[in-house]
Amino acid sequence: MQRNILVTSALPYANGPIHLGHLVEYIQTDIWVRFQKLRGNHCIYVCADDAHGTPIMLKARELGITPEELIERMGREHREDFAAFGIGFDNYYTTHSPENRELSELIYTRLREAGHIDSRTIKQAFDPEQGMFLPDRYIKGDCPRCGAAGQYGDSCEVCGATYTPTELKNAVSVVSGATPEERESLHYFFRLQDFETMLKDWARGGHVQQEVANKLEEWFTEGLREWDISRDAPYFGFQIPGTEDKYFYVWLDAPIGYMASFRNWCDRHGEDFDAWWKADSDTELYHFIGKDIVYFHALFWPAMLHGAGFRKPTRICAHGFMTVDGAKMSKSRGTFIMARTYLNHLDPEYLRYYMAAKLGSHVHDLDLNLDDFTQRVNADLVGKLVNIASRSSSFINKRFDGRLAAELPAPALYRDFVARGEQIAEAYENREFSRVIRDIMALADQANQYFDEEQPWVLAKDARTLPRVQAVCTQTLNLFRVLMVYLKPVVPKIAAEAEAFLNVDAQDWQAVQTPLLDHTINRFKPLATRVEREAVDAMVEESRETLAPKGDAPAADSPLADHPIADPVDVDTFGQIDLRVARIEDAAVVDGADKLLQLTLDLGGEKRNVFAGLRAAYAPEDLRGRLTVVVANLKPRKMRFGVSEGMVLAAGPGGDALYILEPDSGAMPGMRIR
RNA sequence: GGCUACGUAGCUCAGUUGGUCAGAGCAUCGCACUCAUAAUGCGAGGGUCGGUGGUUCGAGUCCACCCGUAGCCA
Repeated sequence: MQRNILVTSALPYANGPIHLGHLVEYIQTDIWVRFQKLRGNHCIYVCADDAHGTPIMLKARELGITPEELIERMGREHREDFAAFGIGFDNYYTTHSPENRELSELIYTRLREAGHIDSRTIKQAFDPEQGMFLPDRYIKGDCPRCGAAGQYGDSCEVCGATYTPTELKNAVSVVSGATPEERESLHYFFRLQDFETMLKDWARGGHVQQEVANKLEEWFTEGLREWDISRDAPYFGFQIPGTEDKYFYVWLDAPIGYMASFRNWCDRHGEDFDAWWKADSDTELYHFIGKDIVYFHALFWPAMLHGAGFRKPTRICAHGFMTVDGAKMSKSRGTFIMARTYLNHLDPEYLRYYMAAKLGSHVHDLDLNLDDFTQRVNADLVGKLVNIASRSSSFINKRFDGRLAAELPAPALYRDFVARGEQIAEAYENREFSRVIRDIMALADQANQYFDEEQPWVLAKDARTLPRVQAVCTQTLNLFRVLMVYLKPVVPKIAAEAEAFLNVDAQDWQAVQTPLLDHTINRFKPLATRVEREAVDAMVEESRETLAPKGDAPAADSPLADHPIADPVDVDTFGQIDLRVARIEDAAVVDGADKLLQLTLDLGGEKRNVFAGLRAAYAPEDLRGRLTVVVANLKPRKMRFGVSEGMVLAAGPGGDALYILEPDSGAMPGMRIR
């Protein structure tokens, strides 16, 4: 039976570009959506730019344009980035839309009429110069508890204290620098506590992951409180009906933006919006979100929907954040990588594959390990998978004019591959993508094993066994075809190229039931090329450059420009490196190596053989007899010319611009340097 | 500070309800092969499953505490 599934990803905020952290969510969602479509379900994927709020208003002001111009510009960039990564939205809209205004007013009005909206006067910080109320994050001052300077209006990053902005000492407005005043203002509140019973039932009903449910229980225990949903003018957003100068808080109309984007799609495709959103709808609604916005999606959102007479989400799928090389993304390390920067250096399908290989259904963070990324993509995608087609198609193309045999020599093996599809589909459905990848790669291993056992390259040497070659390669290419169908949600572009190579129409999940026989394929072109580590490094380098702080950037000709000071290490870490004074007893050129010199070092009794890349900078006779500094406990490294048992320290960019270190007179070979 | 997760081979990760669960891939080393984008196949080494106690006939698997990491605290 065909399922009707509406899927959303969280709305990216329209004040900055998409980065790799965002993409964890969109790639994850897109894979799931593509899988559902491949299985024949009626699945619609919508999203939008989150366009309202104080930051948008201020950013537009800073750029000297209107908020509308800003969100138009950002929206266009976001669409381009998402498209480049193959994110197949059915509709990508904006929360600043007539549909969203209408739905926000409708939901608000229904909630108010049902008695779920309160209003009362609150005190809030006000910027007299700008004539605006200030969100907590727009006030800075000294922490009232520990006195740390430059802390935000809600909490101290130094001592962890939480407080109200009025408690802050020496407070200033971040917008104007003026001293904030305290003023009163009428605010509107959504009575979340009215929905406690409903929310508890819902949260315990399997609509969220276990760890999210735990978190919700904690919040239930603390007690649900009303939620301030209004903001004062000036504010970029929707005016609250029945008020003169009050606006909906951006977080009220943001999730409604899911509905609005879908409404916009329905209107253009003749779909019945109400059938999907009425309280007793039998369609499914999936929200993919980051773990930081669980509160909004698992409490406010179902409560708002319920209170306004709409259906609630089928499932909230929360995911963790992305780290790079085990640490939070960092601008100084060059690991705060924008989508655009990634695209300048690497194929987006690789990131899709890598993320899929590490994504599960839990809320865990996902680490982008750059070495692992390079190796994984090369080993799995290129070495294992694409290689299956490459090695088998060469025979079919050269010997059989691209023609596949009329039957499979190992039908049982093929049936086995098809049968494994159900297990893979189940993993996809449960969003266990890492399991999907593991299973597919295990099958890829089997395909390579089959090919190796059959040894078609041997059979091809004898005319009598030549037909067997065609049969074996037909079998192998059919196994490859099955794998590409299974992998299609993850790497749609490679899958499409594989379909072109196999000379078939777009395959759905069912297509694998029938093998491809007595059929002519096209000439094989590389479907994926290896990742060069240099490209990864260049991407990191570009991320570092574009985001280096402008004010204290080192002069362009300073070595710091190319190699910024590394992250701090503690003294213990430094202590692990054993630096010693060494005498260069002998130095010699190495045959066959144009960069290396072979040095014989005396470390005060112990002799070391070291290869150093100094040939362009020093002649051997310049070095003999001199003292220098060597890393004495570096693990010996086997090189083509012998084993290198240490590293001589030198400064400079390389080539002939290298300068070895030399201790002051008095130092003796073997002395420890610290 | 409170809470929620996580901490398993060099790296990235699997390990359902406690009993062949000490695993996979990559990396490393050896052998084979040469059809293939130096890709593939076979084999080997490598972990006291963060630490310390406890429950149990038996614990990565349950409990307590500690250490470390990430996040949330509306």
